[in-house]
Amino acid sequence: MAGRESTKSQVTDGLFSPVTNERVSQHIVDQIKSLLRDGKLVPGDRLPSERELCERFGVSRVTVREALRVLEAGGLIQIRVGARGGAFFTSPTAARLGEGLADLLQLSPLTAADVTEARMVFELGIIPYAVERATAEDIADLQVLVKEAEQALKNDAYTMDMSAAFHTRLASCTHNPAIEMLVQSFHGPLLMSLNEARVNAPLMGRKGTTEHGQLVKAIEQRDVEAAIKVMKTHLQRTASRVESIDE
Amino acid sequence: MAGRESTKSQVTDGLFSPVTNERVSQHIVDQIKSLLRDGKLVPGDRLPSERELCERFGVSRVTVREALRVLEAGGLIQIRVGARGGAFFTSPTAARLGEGLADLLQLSPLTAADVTEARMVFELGIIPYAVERATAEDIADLQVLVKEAEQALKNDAYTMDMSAAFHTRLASCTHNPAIEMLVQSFHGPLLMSLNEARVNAPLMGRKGTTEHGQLVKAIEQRDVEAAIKVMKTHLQRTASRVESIDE
DNA sequence: AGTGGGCCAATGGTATTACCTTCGGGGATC
DNA sequence: GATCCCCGAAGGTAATACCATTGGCCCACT
Repeated sequence: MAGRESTKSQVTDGLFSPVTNERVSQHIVDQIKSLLRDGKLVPGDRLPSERELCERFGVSRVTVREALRVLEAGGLIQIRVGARGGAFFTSPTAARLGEGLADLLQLSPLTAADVTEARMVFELGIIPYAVERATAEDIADLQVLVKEAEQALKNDAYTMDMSAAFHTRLASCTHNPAIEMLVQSFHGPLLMSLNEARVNAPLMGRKGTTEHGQLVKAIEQRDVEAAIKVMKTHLQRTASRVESIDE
Repeated sequence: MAGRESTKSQVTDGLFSPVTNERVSQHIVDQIKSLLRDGKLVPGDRLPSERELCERFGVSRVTVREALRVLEAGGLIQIRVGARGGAFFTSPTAARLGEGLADLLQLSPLTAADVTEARMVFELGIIPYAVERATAEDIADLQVLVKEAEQALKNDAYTMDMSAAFHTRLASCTHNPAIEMLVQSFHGPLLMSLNEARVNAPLMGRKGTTEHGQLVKAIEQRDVEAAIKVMKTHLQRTASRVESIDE
């Protein structure tokens, strides 16, 4: 749209604003978004019905529906059908975020090596916090996860999910929701689809699980150095494996 | 259309799977998404017109449009109107990602302190990579940014944007697009709206800019230790400031 | 009187149709 | 030959109708 007025750069140049070309549905999206931002509505609240929104905004139902689709795709609302249905504000989840992240990352010019490196930075960086803040419950949970992984290994039922679950739980030991969300976003869909599809490691499980166990032990003893060391070798093996199939 | 003939689903009760409740538009979204994932279509390609898609999918135009809205909201396509208009695949940008991230983070129960801590983990973690890989051009660019910031300080025109630009450029010194995208996502919208709105630091600029300069120098000399130290104090000041207004 | 089944209204989902706006290109006009 | 206008393609919006889902209410039957 910026290009349009350059063709007719006449006397009016600079006098008029480019007369908003924005879509009507986008206006609605913006309005509702700002409602959320300003806390006028809290998670769980219900928006008026589509038909009522039509009247309020003075637009057709199609337009309202398009706005709702955008909001829904952004994970800001959840739509339920039926008698007590409607659009409900939903507190955003890391899973939502991860989904969008996965789509974008899959299509962007990122190599598996790039992603692994970024992951390494982050997961190594959080170790000190995790070690410092892990509660007894956190540690117990981690131990359970390791145990389960060992069981699964014996039964040949080990999956990447189990590794992801461990790393995610580890992140939650920082007791920082922002960190949790990021790690979850990384691990959930992204590495799942990006790695699993291409590598599907055969002998990843055993060594990885062993290292997970060592890591838990280090955390239990509040030994930052050891924890970092274990995590580093753990991630580095993933990195080198990824690198070998780099495109 | 799928729903209409379900009026006669009587005797078959229980024999069939729970008949997918999925929205028709969602099916279309999935189909197009998988086209992208499989590389059947590359960025820049144009989808058939809405009316043509209606025929192909055997649905109404409204449905197609809803699907396109979702894809557009996800940053996967861009829609242009007019004669040679239509839906074009677009390679996703970090800005897009950041936008979605910002929306979600703003509404999630994250405190500014949480976010700052996460940022600290990441931005500290990338220092070694940045120091190791920064090219002469990278360093020159950083120096320019510092110079500009100093100028702006004199003219009282210093904004948070300039700080963000520096940190983003610094991240690009890692020459890892994944890291770039993440830092950008953090800095762009999130901290902008989350911090700027609430703190709007008055004297942030001077010390910050000085530290930026020191950081560039450390990178120039490939001194990881020094760089980390500078960055740590730099971020820590932000952190303590944020903490004081913590909710 | 209590309980269960059927009807109804509210609400989202989809289809159809019509019209407007935007924009590019080609043909008519000067 | 240059300019201008009109047409067609494509998205944007509106209006309407109908289907599907769901929860509650009411009535009938026990």
